[in-house]
Amino acid sequence: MTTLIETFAALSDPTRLDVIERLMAEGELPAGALVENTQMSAPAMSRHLKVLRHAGLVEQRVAGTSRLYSVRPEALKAIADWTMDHRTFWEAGMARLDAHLALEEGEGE
Amino acid sequence: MTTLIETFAALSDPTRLDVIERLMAEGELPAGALVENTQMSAPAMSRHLKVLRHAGLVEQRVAGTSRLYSVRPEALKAIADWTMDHRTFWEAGMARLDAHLALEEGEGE
DNA sequence: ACCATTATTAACATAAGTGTTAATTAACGA
DNA sequence: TCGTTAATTAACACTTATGTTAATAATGGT
Repeated sequence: MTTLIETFAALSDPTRLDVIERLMAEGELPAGALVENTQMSAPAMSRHLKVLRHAGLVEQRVAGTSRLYSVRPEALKAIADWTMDHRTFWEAGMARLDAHLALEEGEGE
Repeated sequence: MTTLIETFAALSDPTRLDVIERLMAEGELPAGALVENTQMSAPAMSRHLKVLRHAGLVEQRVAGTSRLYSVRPEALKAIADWTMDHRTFWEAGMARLDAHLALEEGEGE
């Protein structure tokens, strides 16, 4: 099992977050397609993909000379689960904030 | 506004993720209390708290010589919002996985 | 004023992350 | 088998992150 920390670390880089969002939007893509939209060399992207793979965020499928990458839904769900585990905390907090802001608004603050 | 990338980066360290979870569970705590449970020096923790603060994950309240830290619910909600923005993606993916696993089970795979 | 307490900033050492170019590996078609 | 295409690994440079101890700042009690 990959930890939540690894997952967050994997997503803490702009290139990698882009890759994830692109793969979610467009589906499975070869490494080459992921390099094209960036200013980055292929080796650099290759290593970012390795980080994502080790963190369990993407999986690789070999097809001829191409490596096709896709997002593993479990990884996304793990983050969703974590936020939901703490939902009562932040929902309560947001409600308090909303109430506070509404009060300030009413007072002409 | 702090970006999602900063948020993920802030949570990608074990010490910092612990701090966040502890603050959510126990509520506002002084820096000193957060150091006690760790093997870490106070200055190191102080800097972790600074990272969390700059990422908008916690806020600091001054009370005498103490600095009381608490989690900002907005930050947590930002992550929840992001996962929910992509919910259709990973829910569909999980459903596909479940179906696949059920099939394998039925086939005695 | 002085001292103790709480916490941060400064200065430094070391480890980890990220990019580059060059070299290597693997699949495919002529 | 030879050359082309797709991608990764190797070797290197440089920046960023993280920990330590020592020094500084600020509050509160006597």
